[in-house]
Order: sequence, then C-alpha cells, then structure tokens
Amino acid sequence: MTKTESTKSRILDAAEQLFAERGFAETSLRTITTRARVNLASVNYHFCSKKSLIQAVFDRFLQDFTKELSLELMTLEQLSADQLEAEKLLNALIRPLLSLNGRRNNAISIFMRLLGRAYAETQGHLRRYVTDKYGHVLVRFTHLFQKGYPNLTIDQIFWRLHYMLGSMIFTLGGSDALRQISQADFNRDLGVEDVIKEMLPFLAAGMKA
Amino acid sequence: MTKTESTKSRILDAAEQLFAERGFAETSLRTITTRARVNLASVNYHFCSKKSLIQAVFDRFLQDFTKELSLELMTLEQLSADQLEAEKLLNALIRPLLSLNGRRNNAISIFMRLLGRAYAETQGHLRRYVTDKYGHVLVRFTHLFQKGYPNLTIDQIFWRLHYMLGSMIFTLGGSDALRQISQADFNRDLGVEDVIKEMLPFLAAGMKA
DNA sequence: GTATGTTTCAAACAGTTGTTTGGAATTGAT
DNA sequence: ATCAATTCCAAACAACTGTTTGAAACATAC
Repeated sequence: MTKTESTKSRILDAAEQLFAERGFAETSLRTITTRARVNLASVNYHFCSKKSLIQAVFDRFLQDFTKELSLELMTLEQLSADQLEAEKLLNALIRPLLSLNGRRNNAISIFMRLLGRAYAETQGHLRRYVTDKYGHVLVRFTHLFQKGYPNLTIDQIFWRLHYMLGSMIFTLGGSDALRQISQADFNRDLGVEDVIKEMLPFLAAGMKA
Repeated sequence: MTKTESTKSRILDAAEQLFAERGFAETSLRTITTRARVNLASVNYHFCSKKSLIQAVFDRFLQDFTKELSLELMTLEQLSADQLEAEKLLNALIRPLLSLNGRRNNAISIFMRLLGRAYAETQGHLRRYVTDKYGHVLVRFTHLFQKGYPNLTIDQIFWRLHYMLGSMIFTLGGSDALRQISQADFNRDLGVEDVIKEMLPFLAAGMKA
C-alpha cells in the first residue's frame, strides 16, 4: 500500500513536470518512468493508459485548485453587487493559484503550462474533460462578475475572462523563459508572485474597460 | 520550376494547417504529404528535415507579417510622444494581422496557434529562431510604447506587451472553439474580426492602467 | 508455513516515426 | 534528338512508440 502510493505519486510527479516541459506527445512513457525510477509497465498497471495518466495529472491539480477556489467563491457569493469589484474577484482567483506553489516546486508555472496545452488541443478531448469536470466552478465565477458589472453583456464577460485567462496562461506558463529575458535586458529578477502582482492592475483595468 | 513550386507550396499549405491544428509532434510527415498529395520523400528533398519545414512555415508567415508591420511602425515613428495613444499603437499591430486573412483562409487563427506552439516549447529552439530573426520589429514596437507612455518603466511595458500577446494568442488561436462555445451559450456568432474588435478596449485599458 | 492477492519487472509485441536510397520520370538547353 | 540536371517516387531502414505478457517478488492473512 505505501510502496504502491509512492510509485503512483512518483509517476505523477515526473509526468506532470515532463508534460509541462515538453508536451504530451513529446514525452514518452520511457522518459517518465526513467525519471520516476519505476518500471515501464507500472504506468499501464496503475493508470491503464497514457491518456488516463494525462487526465490523472490534471485531476490532481484541479482538485486542489477548485477546492480552494470554491471556498473563495462562497464568501464572495454572500456579498452585494456593489461590493464585487474586479480586483476582489481577481484575488479570489489568484489566491488559490498562489497556494499551489506551497505543495510542489514551481507548481503555478507547471499548472498554467498544462492548461495551455489542454486548450491547444483542437480535437478538444482533454479540454472537454477539464471543462466537463471542473467547469461549474468557472460558471460560478462568471456569475459573480455578471452581478458586479451588470452593464457588461454576458458574452462581453465571457470573452474578457478568456482574454484574462490567455494573459495568465501565457505569462505564468512561460514565466521561466520570460523572466530570463527580463533579467537579461533590464537586470530585474521577478518571482512568479511578482509577475502576478504586476499583472493584476492590467487585468483589472481591462475587465472594467 | 513551376511544378516544383507547386509541390513546395502545397507542402507548406498542408503543413501549416496541420501543425496549427494538431501540433508539431502530433503531425507526421505522412499525414502532411497525403493531404498535400505529394510523395513522402519530397519533404526531405525540398526542406531537408521536418525541423526545417517547421521553420519554413514560420518564415512564410513572419515575412508577410513583419513587412506590413514595419510599414506601420515607420509612420508611427514620425509622430510626437503625445500622439502615441495605446489604441493607435494596437491598431498598428492589428492591421497587419487582419491583412493576413486576405492571403489564406483562417490565416489569423492559424498564425496565432503556431505562435502559441512556438512559445510553448521549453527548450525554446523554435522560439529562439523566431525572436532572433524577427525580434527587431517587436523591439521597435516596444520603443514606441516607451515613447508614448514615459511614466511606465521599461519592464512594465515589457510585461504588459506579453500579457497582451497572451490574450491575443489564446483567444485568436482558440477562437474556433471559443466561438463555438460562445454561440452555443448565448447564440451570438462572432467572426475573428469581431473578436479582435471586442478585445481592443480590454487591451488598451490594460496597457494604460 | 501455506495460501492469496497485489505489485514489480524484463522481454517481447505490433505499429508508427523521420530519413535514406537508387532508379524512374520529367524538365530545359543545345 | 541528345544530354544533363532536376524532381519524383516506391521501397526499405533503424529507431522509437504505447501496450501486453507471464513469471518473479512481495505483502497480508490464517
């Protein structure tokens, strides 16, 4: 039991890191099992298939994230409309994100990269899995924005939330590379947390525009 | 000569579409050559390797795009600082983008998708190729923003441009899927041009924040 | 200690990948 | 029409992919 769990989570740890780095198709099971120091066949034994392993990687992240986000939303849902400023709503999204970094190293960056790859799939198998299983939390978030900004139409909110999602996925997912460029060019080293803080006024202004 | 050119461009046409749809690793040369109705070996004959084919796909897009963008920038570079509003700068970026759609069907979406995939590569081979060869145009764009908004620090501008880039790549690249969701949910069908128009105030407000 | 169920492991499986090869077909110039 | 160069093409190459297999190792209960 304990040995098993260690094998399973060692596979998940190696897989989520490699998937984020290289992508799903570019990462072979042999690369994963070598890094995790487990036998090749143990992936199929514990996760049936590679596709299921990918879903398991997402599940572990999204369960942590949506649980915390759901708590944030519950307190917001008891506020009146004029108390729902964009900055407050964005913070409800960002706090659960920041707490991910407490669990594993570089977790925010990895998580955002994985989300980006999930959305990049055109046949949308993975994107649909994610939205079907965890989309209801985002719907609650949309409703809150609608309540706070009733002058915006519902599809304006829909699109602006996706502009925001794009900014976050792109800059936080690629933050390692971008921070290297930033440091080389202006010699200022930002942590992921600093990048998020820098991003907040940009996003808030856009949402309210 | 004319037969050759037709083979080369047929390969490029099929490749750019498939790369955008599925990704580089997920697209085999056999899939490309089948759709292009050419022989498998002709890819290696005309483009040496798959990696070079990928670069050729980017080159064809970026040459068109940077040529038009460079013209836009030249006129902007003759304006005074107080004439450089964010909306005007963004339009200089968007006009060359829109004109891509004149050349090939759905070109904007394909181009954005390809850019997204290029940035997703962590080892950064492709991203470096793109920035080395076409980065100087973006540097000129950054300088213009600096001139128009001198109260922003240079790394604030750097990061905000990347927030913007993220929004554009994410929503325009995934616009097919997102527009489907949008239509299903609120029965409003937007073209890519409409999505860009919707995005402009969001981005402008963020840049000025 | 024996029996039962779970987990690991080396080896092999069939299928796909990018690339190479040598000869056939086509092209353009004299 | 002849020659040379270019382009095409069917076939094969070695390398790698995800998955399966059957036996070994292990743990747990009686």
